[in-house]
Amino acid sequence: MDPNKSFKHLPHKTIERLSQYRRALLICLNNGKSHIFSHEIAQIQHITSVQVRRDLMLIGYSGTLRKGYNIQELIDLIGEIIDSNEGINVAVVGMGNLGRALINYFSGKRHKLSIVAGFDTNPDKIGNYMNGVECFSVEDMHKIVKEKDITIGIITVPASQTTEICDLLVESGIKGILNYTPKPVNVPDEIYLEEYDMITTLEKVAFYVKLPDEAPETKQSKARP
Amino acid sequence: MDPNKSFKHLPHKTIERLSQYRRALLICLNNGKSHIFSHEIAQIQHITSVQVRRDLMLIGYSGTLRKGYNIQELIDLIGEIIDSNEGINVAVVGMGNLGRALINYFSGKRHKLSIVAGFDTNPDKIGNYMNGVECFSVEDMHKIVKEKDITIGIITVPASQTTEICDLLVESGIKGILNYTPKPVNVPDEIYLEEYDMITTLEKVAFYVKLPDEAPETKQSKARP
DNA sequence: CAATTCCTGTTAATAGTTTAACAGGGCAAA
DNA sequence: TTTGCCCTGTTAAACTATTAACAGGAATTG
Ligand SMILES: NC(=O)c1ccc[n+]([C@@H]2O[C@H](COP(=O)([O-])OP(=O)(O)OC[C@H]3O[C@@H](n4cnc5c(N)ncnc54)[C@H](O)[C@@H]3O)[C@@H](O)[C@H]2O)c1
Ligand SMILES: NC(=O)c1ccc[n+]([C@@H]2O[C@H](COP(=O)([O-])OP(=O)(O)OC[C@H]3O[C@@H](n4cnc5c(N)ncnc54)[C@H](O)[C@@H]3O)[C@@H](O)[C@H]2O)c1
Repeated sequence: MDPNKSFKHLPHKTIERLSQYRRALLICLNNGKSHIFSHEIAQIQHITSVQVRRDLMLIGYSGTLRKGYNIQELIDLIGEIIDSNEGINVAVVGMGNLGRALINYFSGKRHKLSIVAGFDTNPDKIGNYMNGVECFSVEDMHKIVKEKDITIGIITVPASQTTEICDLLVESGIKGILNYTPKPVNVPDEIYLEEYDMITTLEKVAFYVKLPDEAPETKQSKARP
Repeated sequence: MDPNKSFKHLPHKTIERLSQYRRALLICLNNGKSHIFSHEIAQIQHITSVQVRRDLMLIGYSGTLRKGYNIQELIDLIGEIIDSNEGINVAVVGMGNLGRALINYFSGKRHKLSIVAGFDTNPDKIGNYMNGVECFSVEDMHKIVKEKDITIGIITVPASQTTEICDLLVESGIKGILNYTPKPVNVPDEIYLEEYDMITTLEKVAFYVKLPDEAPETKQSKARP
């Protein structure tokens, strides 16, 4: 990769799509495909082929005319852009249903991202392993975060505990937080924060479902020629 | 509400934020507040107060000068816009960790949206109740969807089963689908589809965490004056 | 009762993102 | 070889979303 090339200024949305492209490409690779056309990627992601080509243009990847893109090469390039060289260690705080679902989901995936610790306050959970991930006491967070070089924390505790846990993560020296509880949090500027609440998504689906004719084109319908 | 007023053309993002505003407003109401300023809402949501006022302008709600917005009124108005009159029934397919997390999360919430059924193939789960939600066999999906007037399906089965389950939901007459598995699906145009994959979000966080100085302003940092 | 402050509501400008349009090249069939 | 087709890569235009700028009104202060 051209070392002068910087990917700092890629659009937010492109970053998200690159991650999705890779996910789809890995599946295609497993199915024995070696090349793929922009319109094939587009169909999988419910977007237009123009958008795919534009994204790939932005990251400077060229395909072969009439043959498409080399899947392996593209996977590698996306990796160079969005993965960190050293790998990033992640912790899940709150080993309940959602926390376990996330750990389950992650285990066995390659990825430069690994969940390397869980935290909980429930004594019955502390010390247990879940898919190879040990559960520690939140009291040891400081120590474990340092020891295991954890840079991202995922919050899946009950909403009432969210603020406290978020502050604890920040104090422990975490760099990014992904908050899955419905309670919004505040973090210092230098910490990257994403919040996701399923109810928002579901209410959005409900809104468009109840507007029978006027529903906006979905990504999928727009993607059709 | 002015019956001539249509909310069909509200921006996508505004719809999402309205849902989030309501969530925050309900918490404030519980804390005994009766009025709230745009900048207070903004701070909770990590956006600017201008954006809040603009969204409220779009839905035609006016606050009181120097006093802010009446929380109860605003909650009610948002409800009129994004909730459906009759209430919407939702089913979760795949009663594993994630499915259970969702059902747990929903139970006890008011809302015009209710999860009224779960589906699974595991005989040990069929017939059980989870937070008051019965688990049915996927074989009965057609029947149950009709009986319970279910219009939205949430997919939380193993990725290998996603396509099959999605098709089954479509055949059963569902109107909207929320797919939480990492396998993208295809649905007919008239069905509203949202897909969410945690890994995309996490990889995005990782991308910005690893860019130490150049990280784009987060919503939160932008929101600061 | 001015002047000040603090808030809302709106329009105009900017920024971000997607889509349209098209140039160009290779392969295939005629 | 020529024609037609199907793909990529890029620039320009359109669209969507956010932010800046400001007009104006009520409470507050001197
Ligand atoms: N974003 C979403 O889509 C979504 C979906 C479902 C649930 N949720 C939210 O995720 C959270 C967890 O849901 P769940 O179903 O896994 O709940 P759960 O009760 O199964 O799990 C919560 C876990 O957190 C632990 N815990 C409690 N206090 C703690 C603390 N101070 N520090 C560390 N651990 C603590 C508990 O021991 C438990 O193991 C809830 O806030 C819920 O609202 C979000
Ligand atoms: N989007 C996210 O953020 C996210 C996070 C975690 C997990 N996931 C995904 O969600 C899915 C479920 O994860 P999980 O941890 O709950 O898994 P799980 O194995 O705990 O649960 C899967 C459930 O689906 C049932 N099932 C299997 N085949 C079925 C079928 N054909 N019809 C109906 N039910 C069937 C199983 O009996 C089981 O109860 C997986 O695809 C996983 O990758 C997504």
